[in-house]
Amino acid sequence: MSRDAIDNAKKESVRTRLLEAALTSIRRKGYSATTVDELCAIAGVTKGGFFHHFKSKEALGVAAADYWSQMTSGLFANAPYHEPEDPLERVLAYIDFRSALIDGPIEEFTCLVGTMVQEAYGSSDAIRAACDVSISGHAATLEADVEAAMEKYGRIEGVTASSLALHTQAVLQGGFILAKAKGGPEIAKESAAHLKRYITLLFKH
Amino acid sequence: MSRDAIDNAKKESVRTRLLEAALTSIRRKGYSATTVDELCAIAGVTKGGFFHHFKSKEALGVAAADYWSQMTSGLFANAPYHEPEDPLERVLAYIDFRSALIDGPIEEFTCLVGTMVQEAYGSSDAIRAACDVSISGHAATLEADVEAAMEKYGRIEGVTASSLALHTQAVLQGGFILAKAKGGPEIAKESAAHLKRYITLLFKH
DNA sequence: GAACTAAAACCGACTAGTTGGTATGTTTTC
DNA sequence: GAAAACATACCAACTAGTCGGTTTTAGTTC
Repeated sequence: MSRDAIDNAKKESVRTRLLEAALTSIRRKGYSATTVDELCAIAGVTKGGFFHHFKSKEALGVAAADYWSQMTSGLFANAPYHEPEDPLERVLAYIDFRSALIDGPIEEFTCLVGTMVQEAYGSSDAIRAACDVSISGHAATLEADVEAAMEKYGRIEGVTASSLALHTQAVLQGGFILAKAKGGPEIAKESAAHLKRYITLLFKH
Repeated sequence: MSRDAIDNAKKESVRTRLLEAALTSIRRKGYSATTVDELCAIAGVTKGGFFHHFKSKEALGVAAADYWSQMTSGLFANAPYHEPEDPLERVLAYIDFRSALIDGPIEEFTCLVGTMVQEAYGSSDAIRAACDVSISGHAATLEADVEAAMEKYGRIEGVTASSLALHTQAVLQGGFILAKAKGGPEIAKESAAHLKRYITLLFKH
């Protein structure tokens, strides 16, 4: 067994294991209810190990948001919704893609940063900012397609590409909340369908 | 000074004071980060008083959701958006009304139950259910107007009054999350504007 | 390539303060 | 006078964070 193979098998570094544990736990119970001890237990590390990698729980929160951004941006960059030639089609395909992801247990399709910012916006500006970067950064990747669609199909009064891109994120985030309240993904998918219908109607003018 | 006057002045009952404190604190810091001690301090009660009224912190969470439902249903029942004769106008006026409420400090316009269910859905089914009742119950008050509008202007394929009413809540809740991330109400208002545009377009067919 | 070294990674016991909750009062109200 | 409404004192468990120590790792020298 080569060195690299050992590294890959065993050494998904402690830091990464802690971040993965954070994603799971925060998505399930929120940031405040997630304890450092618990993350250590899940990751199989001790307190010393934790605070070697993160200077505080807040720092972990920020790192988790960054890690989340990294993971999701990879997922979306490689997703097939970029294929259509037509920019409007790409935007609609994006929504379909997001809708397809909404399935299974709630903690597996909901958004880490949406969950975290809800609790932390007032207590930690560092976490709030990291969550904002994650959400707004992702919205920005969609904005180009929206802009191109508006260029091609005509602009709508009072609608900017930026605001529409952010609106998609609002609808998705809101869908997650309703899904949590109702205990299932259906309602979030329906909201995504409304969003798709909105954008379709918007450009059919 | 009459008995009632004394009651009103001094005795906004301990229970109510605790619930008010819960609304404030949970909206600002979330459910988990809100401590019983803190609520006691704000309400000017001791621990004994708290646990006399609520058998646990979880019970307070449920009671807070119920109290929130009561407060908001009063607010909306007396709101002026019911005035228009036309049901579609009423729905649009509802959105305008909601949009007008989105202003000032974030913790003053965001939704208690949306915040709370985000953290508690996995840990407390009682809280989750209470939040669901609050959100779905409020959506139901809008559903009648949506239904009437569909009756009047024609139904849209794949759109039910119930799903559209819930979608409005999703958009608003999502707007709150983005507002928290960005640190201001603007984005939530913009999302509400998109929602209004959607419903307008939807019925113009 | 064995021996040495220094830093980074990690451990585990500890602490000071906080947590939700309780048991036993005392006061107020009807 | 008894029940409801509070207060007081307390607790065991848990909280984030610290600190001195041990192990791993990577680079350097001989």
